[in-house]
Amino acid sequence: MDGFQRRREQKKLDILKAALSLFLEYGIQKVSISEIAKKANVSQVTIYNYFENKHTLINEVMIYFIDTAINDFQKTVTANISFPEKIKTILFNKGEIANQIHEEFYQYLMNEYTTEGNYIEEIYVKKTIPLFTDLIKEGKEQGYVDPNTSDEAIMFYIKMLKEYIQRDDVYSKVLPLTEDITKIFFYGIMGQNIKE
Amino acid sequence: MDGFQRRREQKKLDILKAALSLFLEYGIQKVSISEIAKKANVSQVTIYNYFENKHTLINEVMIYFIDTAINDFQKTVTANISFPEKIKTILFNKGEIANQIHEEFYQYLMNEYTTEGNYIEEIYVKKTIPLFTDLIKEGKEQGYVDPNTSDEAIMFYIKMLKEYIQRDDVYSKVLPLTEDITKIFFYGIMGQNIKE
Amino acid sequence: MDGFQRRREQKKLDILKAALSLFLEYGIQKVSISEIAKKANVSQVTIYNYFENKHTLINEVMIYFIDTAINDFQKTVTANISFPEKIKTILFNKGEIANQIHEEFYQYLMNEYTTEGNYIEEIYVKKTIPLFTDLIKEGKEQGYVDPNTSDEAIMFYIKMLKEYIQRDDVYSKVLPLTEDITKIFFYGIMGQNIKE
Amino acid sequence: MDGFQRRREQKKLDILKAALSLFLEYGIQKVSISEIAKKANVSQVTIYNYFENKHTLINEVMIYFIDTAINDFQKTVTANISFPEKIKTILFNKGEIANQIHEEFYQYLMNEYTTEGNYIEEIYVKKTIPLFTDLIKEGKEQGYVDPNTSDEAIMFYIKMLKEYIQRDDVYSKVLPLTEDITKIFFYGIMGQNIKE
DNA sequence: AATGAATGAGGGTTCATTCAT
DNA sequence: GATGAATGAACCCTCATTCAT
Repeated sequence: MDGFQRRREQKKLDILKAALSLFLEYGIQKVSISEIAKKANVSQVTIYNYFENKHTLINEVMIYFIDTAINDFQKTVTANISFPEKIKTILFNKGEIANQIHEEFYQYLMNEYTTEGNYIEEIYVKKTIPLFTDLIKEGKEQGYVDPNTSDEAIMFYIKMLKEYIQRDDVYSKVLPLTEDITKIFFYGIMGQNIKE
Repeated sequence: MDGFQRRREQKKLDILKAALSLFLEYGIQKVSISEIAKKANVSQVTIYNYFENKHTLINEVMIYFIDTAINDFQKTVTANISFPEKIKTILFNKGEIANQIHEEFYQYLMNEYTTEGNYIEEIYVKKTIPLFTDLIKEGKEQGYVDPNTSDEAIMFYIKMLKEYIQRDDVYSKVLPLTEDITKIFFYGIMGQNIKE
Repeated sequence: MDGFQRRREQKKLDILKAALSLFLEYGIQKVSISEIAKKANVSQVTIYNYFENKHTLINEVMIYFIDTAINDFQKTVTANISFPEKIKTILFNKGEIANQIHEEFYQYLMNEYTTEGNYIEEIYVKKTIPLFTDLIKEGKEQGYVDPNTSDEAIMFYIKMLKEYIQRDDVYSKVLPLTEDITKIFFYGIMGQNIKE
Repeated sequence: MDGFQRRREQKKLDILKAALSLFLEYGIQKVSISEIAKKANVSQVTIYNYFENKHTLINEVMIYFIDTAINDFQKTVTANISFPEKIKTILFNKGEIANQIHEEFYQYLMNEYTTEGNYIEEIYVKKTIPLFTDLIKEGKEQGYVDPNTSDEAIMFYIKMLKEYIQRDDVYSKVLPLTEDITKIFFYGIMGQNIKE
């Protein structure tokens, strides 16, 4: 890639980052092209030189976001720490980007892209499912996960907890409950006392 | 309340219902005053006669929605069914209004709610916390809930599951997992097998 | 029609007239909604309250124009004057509206509306063809038109001459040639000399 | 002209051709500099290196077009065919370039032409008037044209017919009427019957 | 009290043109 | 001389809100 190309890519990245940060904070509909332009220090038209229209821009922001988020996730899954520590990290550690997701952004991501046959669906299935599968396999092997429970249900649980906990309006309220929530995740609301 | 008053209240209710139904389906930003007016069979100005501006209208819609949702919840909590059945109902039965909440609506609700010191938080705390407390107490008394786990954590768990499951993009995918998810909720990911 | 309706119709007419006059002078594409609004002394949005979008506005302007132009034409055809005088009037007298048609306007009219099955095509066929037929019949009966020549060809000739002569860039140049052109129309380029 | 000059001229011609073909198809206002650049395989800025601005470009395209069209016309006028055949060819044969002129292009051409004192009018007067004069002279000498009718009127008639017939929306409808129209052109609407 | 009419502000988008390399 | 990148101005259109009746 020559200098021209590199500078072009850099500017495109600037716009993507500006857009993402605004989307995450205010949602998508509330953010105007003009605001993104201002934040990225370019003119509105420059944005249109890089992205066909707002929809395309949103799309590429999504992809950029997903890629980064998956990277975060992968690091945790392959880290050299115990299974419960991985779970805690996934649930309670905010990734660099994944923190402060504006709900509308999240919703857009999900709604627009559960439509099958697009890059986001594709990359998500291709990359996260295997990571989850590995993680759960590890959990089952080490006796942390009931082998009779389907992987799907476990995945659903982890994803739900992760997303919910990391919501802006939830995170702070949940931190004091970290231990209890982890306990419920592993032992259920009945707890271990019923064993004896 | 005289006839005038009653008719006035009825019209206000019409507007609220129209607005709510549109908000739930399309989100808040996408719904214009003009559309609400059309659906409620009144002029736009009439809406302004009853509500100061769009923000006020949204707020009152929220309150109306919360009231209705809490009623649904109360019915379930005080119903004459077993504790696990109550939990399943809460988690998987869509309430009459609470089904198909457009995410943006939900997010708006939460944002308003988290801003402390407003009616929505007030009413929520006043009315749902006691219901949750009763429910959890019942669960603990009947041995379904570990007495060592804090009520807050249990509440968090129930709310999270309820909200997440009833999301439009989640509900259908989760239905086949009903049993597994309920199992995890009660016994955790470790399951009962570890007891023996 | 009550007062409200009447005022509404009047304002709509104001907008139509403003738009028409601008379209005729500058063409359609060059005229912005904002300019029409200024000329009609209303805000841009008011125009949108009366017409769905620019396309619809153009459409209604066309219809308004056609209606008026056909009225002009009908008056001439049914007037109490001789056949040659009718022809001269049609060819050289500018109707109140039909003068100074900007070519782009005319082209739009024709291109957009030779698409069959719309109001303009419909009204045109329904109203002008009979008028033309009457006119030509009169000409044939009075010996001014060769009965062996098809009505279509005569119609084509009259329309062509009328449209061409009344073009802005042509009219003034053609006026001094009125007699010659009329002569050619009746006797052809060979003239009467061939008779002897 | 050295190699540099020649290549420069070639590139300029490429741009002119690209612009002309787009103008003829879509009209002038609808065609953007960017589209012309794409079609001519040059950058937008290159166009500005050759032509001051869009207006200048349009003007030079006009001149290029006029030149070509006049060449076509000259070929017909000096061809070795009879006078009536020349007339028919002029009226009904579409020249290579002159066919399918987008009306807006034509109108622009005329507007520019009528604005006195510009190259387009100059070239037109200088080159076509003599050709027309020759043609009409030939017609008069051979008895096809009434010598008492002014050349101006004849010219007007021919130009009108040519332009009108070759309009996109007219041409196909007129073809079946070729004989009748030619007849009217030569003998007028009264036809030959008046001779007897 | 209720409404039809009207609007200022702003949004996405396009285009002719200029800047910088 | 040629180009990719950048932009100010303008356009069509929508919306929450106010005016006038």
